[in-house]
Amino acid sequence: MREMTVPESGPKRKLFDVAQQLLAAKGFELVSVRDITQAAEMNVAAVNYHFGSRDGLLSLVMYHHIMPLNEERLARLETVDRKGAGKSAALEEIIDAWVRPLVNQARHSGLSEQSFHQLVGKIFSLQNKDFPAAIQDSIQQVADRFTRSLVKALPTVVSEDLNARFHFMTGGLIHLLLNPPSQQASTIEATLGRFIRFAAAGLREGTETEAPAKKGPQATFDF
Amino acid sequence: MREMTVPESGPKRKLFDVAQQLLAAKGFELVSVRDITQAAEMNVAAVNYHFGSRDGLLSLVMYHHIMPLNEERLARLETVDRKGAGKSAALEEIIDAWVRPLVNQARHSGLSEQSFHQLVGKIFSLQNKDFPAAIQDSIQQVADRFTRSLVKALPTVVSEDLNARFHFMTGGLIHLLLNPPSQQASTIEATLGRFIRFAAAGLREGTETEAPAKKGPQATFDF
DNA sequence: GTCTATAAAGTGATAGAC
DNA sequence: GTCTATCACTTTATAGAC
Repeated sequence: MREMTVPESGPKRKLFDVAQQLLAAKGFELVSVRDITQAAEMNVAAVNYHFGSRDGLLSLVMYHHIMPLNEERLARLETVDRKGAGKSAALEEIIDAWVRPLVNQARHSGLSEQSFHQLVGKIFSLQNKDFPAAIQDSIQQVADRFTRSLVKALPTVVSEDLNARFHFMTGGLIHLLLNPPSQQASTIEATLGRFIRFAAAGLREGTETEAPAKKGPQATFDF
Repeated sequence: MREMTVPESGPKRKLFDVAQQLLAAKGFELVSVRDITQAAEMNVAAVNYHFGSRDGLLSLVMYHHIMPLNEERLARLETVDRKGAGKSAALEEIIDAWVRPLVNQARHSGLSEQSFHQLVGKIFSLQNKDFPAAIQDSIQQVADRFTRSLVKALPTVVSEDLNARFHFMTGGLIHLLLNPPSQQASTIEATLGRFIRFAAAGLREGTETEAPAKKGPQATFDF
């Protein structure tokens, strides 16, 4: 495996930045080496010189965004779980730990929020999932970790249901990344709140009859 | 616009059938004219002779599956709405009218259920949504029609919330088509039921405190 | 209808000069 | 590090023979 970092500046960085933009806009299948080098006003051979191959550059772009995103997701979940102490964490807070890094990492990405979401959405919905095993593994690990917390938060939901519901939630989120509401129609924060409420209700389905949703403990959650 | 039908048999049909299979498996960006003609054991020029161009064939594949799907969705919604008479239709039945045609049309498609779902999922998540205006319009029309029924079924949910929730539901469904649970893990019918319950709970969120979900009327719904 | 041959453009990658 | 030139393919599409 090659270097998994990108310099802060210089020609390699420029290629990388231009590549991200194009990938976010057109998708991984539709961006050629020439598209990238032309947009960067650099030589055709530059991609192969700096990244070994087209695939090397594309993998690096994925790695660069997905790994920090996954780390923040795990870190936030850790915090939420610790706060819940013995009791299971509040469902809304688990979902928040799942979605908020998508907003937070956008700010650290150097890309516009729009572009970052497009890019991440395209990565997560890649058709032929032949991306690097390291990324695949990391994604799986995060999903497993969240599934475990959800099981604790929703002990009465049988695992087949819970897995399916987590799946539905994930799909809704990817679709949201790829097809965001127009910015003037809705703030990101409002959309996030709507998503969390929607997903929480879906995940919780069927558990409220015996113990109706208590407003008390959940009131500490700020939306 | 060209003919929007395909003969029951013959070389044109063979090309069409092979094309659907490849498109379902690899996606629209990654299937070439040569892929198709080679798999069909026909000449390279056959696609252009029978369908005018690669794009003509691809558009026809979309048209062939999306239009009947949309029609069945509208027809089922009509039935549900009529049954509801003056009252608004049951939420679960509206969602059922939205998702069940995906199972039903699979049987009429000539494709395996798997392939049909892959194909439709890929069509609905096409990156550069440059597909024919007729299809785009039809999809929009169906979405609008369902939105109207949902508004009637959930009068207390403000429209920004409802639109967002419908969006989330759509995303979850597309993701489900593209990433189906393994067939031995779960029957289609069970997955459908799970999806409907998840989506209904999400759409209904916040409406249950004053008027707790009545089991009576919903009990007529069969899952 | 079916085929060959070919056009015209695009693809990723690399050798080798500077 | 940067560039040109080029290789070896692949792409869609079409003209024209059969």
